[in-house]
Amino acid sequence: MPELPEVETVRRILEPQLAGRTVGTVEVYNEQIIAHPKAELFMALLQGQTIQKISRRGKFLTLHFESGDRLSLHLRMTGQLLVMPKGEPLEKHTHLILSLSDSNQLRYIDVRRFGRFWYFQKGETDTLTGQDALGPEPTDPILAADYLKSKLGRRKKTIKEMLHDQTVVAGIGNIYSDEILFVAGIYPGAKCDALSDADWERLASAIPEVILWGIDADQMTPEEYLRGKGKEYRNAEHLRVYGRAGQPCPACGEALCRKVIGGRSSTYCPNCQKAFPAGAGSLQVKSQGDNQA
DNA sequence: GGCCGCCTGAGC
DNA sequence: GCTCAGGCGGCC
Repeated sequence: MPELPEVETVRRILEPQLAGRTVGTVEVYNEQIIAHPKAELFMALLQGQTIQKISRRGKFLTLHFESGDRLSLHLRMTGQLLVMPKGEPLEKHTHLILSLSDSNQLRYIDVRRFGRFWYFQKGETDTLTGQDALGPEPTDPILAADYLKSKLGRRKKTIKEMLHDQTVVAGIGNIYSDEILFVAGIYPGAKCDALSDADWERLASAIPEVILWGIDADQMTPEEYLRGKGKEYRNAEHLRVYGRAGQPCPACGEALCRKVIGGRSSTYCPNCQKAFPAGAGSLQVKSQGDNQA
């Protein structure tokens, strides 16, 4: 379900509810969500661990224990993480419950069961959030135009697809790639090797701007979070283009278009995000074999 | 590059 | 009944 801003919202809500608590019994109702190690060992290792803090890297959350062990997870499409009192009725599709020392429970609910948990013991290499697995955070100063250009400038894939590559930038998914490209004024189907220096500049500044804006717009109280069962976020109504095909562009009023790009539904403004911007004509010269008018 | 699998549910 | 969904890995 969530992208970086939503995962950060979950982290901020849960940290004060989890820090300092010790894990008691561990109940796994569906072993397929446990990616590492085997469910039996996973449960045994987890029991008795005291939670120090929760961090986020890209779309991954990590519970850090005082022992030095860590529990990392990814919510994928429909994962929900909730802290609630032991007596509350179980939501359908609850797959994991950790009882906490304050008589609350940390519950993992996931309709589609795409989400995954990994437990790493102290000293064990984290294969998920290491440097070769995840690129910089969107707010990392390294993410300037020259970084993007040197990393992507020769690629023939679309810029939208490359923004989804977690090794390039961590945390961007289908909503925020559309939002970022709208703010940057770049057509989502533009090939990376056709982007100009000015495009890379606007993209570099749009990435942190839009992500920070998303985190800010997501802010909510723990009560609101629980009421929305951890799946309703506040920013949806503020998104500029995502899910708004047919509606007027917030900048120019033209109807927003929807198109499948890189296999993902994409929404953009045909006027503000031109597929062939003026001045890019020389980039459209095709070799003879391509001309099949 | 595109397609499929993994899953269930919402909306049409 | 069909299509689609905010993710990601794998396959050809």
